[in-house]
Amino acid sequence: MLQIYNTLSKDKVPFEPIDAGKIRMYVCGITVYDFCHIGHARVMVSFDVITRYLRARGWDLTYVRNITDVDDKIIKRAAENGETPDVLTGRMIQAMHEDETRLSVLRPDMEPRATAHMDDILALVQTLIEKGFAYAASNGDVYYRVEKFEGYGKLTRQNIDELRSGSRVNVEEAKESPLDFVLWKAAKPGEVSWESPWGPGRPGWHIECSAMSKCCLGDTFDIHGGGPDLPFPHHENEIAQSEAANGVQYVNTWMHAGPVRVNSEKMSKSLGNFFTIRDVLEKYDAEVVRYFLASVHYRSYIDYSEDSLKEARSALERFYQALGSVECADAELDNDFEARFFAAMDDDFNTPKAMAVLFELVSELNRAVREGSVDAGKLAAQLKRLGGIIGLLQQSPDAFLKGEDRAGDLGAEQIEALILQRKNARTNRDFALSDKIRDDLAAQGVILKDDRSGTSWYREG
RNA sequence: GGCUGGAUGGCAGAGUGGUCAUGCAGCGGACUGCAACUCCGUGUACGCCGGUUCGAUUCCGACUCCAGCCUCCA
Repeated sequence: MLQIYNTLSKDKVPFEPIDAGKIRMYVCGITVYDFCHIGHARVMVSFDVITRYLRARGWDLTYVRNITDVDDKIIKRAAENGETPDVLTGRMIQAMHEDETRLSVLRPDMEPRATAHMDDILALVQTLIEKGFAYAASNGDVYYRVEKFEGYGKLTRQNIDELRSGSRVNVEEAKESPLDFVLWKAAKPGEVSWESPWGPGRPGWHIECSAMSKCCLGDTFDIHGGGPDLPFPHHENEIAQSEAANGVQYVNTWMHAGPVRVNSEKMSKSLGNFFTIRDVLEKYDAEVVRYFLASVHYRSYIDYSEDSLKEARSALERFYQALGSVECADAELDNDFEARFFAAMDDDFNTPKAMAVLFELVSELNRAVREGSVDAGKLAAQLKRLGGIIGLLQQSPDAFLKGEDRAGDLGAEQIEALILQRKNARTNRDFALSDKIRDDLAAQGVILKDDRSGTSWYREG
């Protein structure tokens, strides 16, 4: 039985889809005004693992993740760059897709863009006005009337009075209440805009998700996910919009990924201590980054540091050393690794626990190889198959361990030549020369390993 | 201040009312010419104080500290 932690109930609850066998999931995506950072990567990888697992478990999943391609930050950045918003967003969307591909993140089934759903957005705003949950203000904006919506704050347990007293000084006098948020924002001269019954403008941030999820998945769907900073106010506002407009419960299960910290500090735009995915991939193999992100439970905070990436690398080396020691041979095996792996994942996608099972499987595999057991190949196949469920271990061991020849590095051919020289030295029992060759290679990050079949090598992470 | 989490062995990180998480690092041994890989063995870990219990790291209560959201941010 799959159990998922629901932000709404603050509890792990057995998961039951609305339509038997089918799951509809919406995840808040990226505002595309800059390159994606490691925090984005965490959300992408977390929900990719979830996606892969739900499918491996036999559900028919529809995964929707939106792209916010109109917003203040986009307008500002585009102006700074001297380009139009759509040129900027087009470039960033492409970059995002490149990053995802490198991290083995599967593309969602649908990636709706706000600018392509203006009619849906306008219709939703209109409905909210008609139902009395929104009003066109004197400044041309349309606002949501927060205090009119009864369950406001139920996701994050906010109390309206607390919110009111805690709200910052309100500079927008056109609002009836400082808590009200914008649904439609009147355009300033020169800004990109769309026509509407309330004048030219653009959608507020929250309304697009209500409109696009309704369009793609319906009024009520199974899972809604996002990053750690989204429950309030974004998701709270989505609930207010959708439930007021549709008159039914919006989402059954709310899922939120945990935050990324950098060297034990909060990572944020304002602190400027964030790394883009491409920065990180300059230094580390993409699978190492993916492993790192999946090695901690998706709801916990995760600390990004050199050490944690190195440790991820070591762990993967262990997996690939084992996989490289025998040919995979897919066949039935009588062991409980798979059942335990699934049990761990069924427990709110507990990847660290699932990985512990994989490590036990590795030990079993290494023992089998050592003893020359016929099960070795089957265990290797099992390891690769289970790893694949979380999007890991799909490279060839050589590709991972040897890496690509990079400029400045010793090439594979040179390494092979030196290994041959060393072999001759060893045959002549010239261990001084033999060890010098090995040490020289090690100084360049190439580690040699002798076994019965000869000498192989891999690059140190 | 309000709302949420968290505090586990040298580090990372799961979990449980009473026998093992797991990985990295360390130590001892095997393998090796020596290493590497691998295998075997090895660690008085559960913030603090009370309570419940035959027994609590695990349940309950108080406390201390830390983090996230409440403002653009995944």
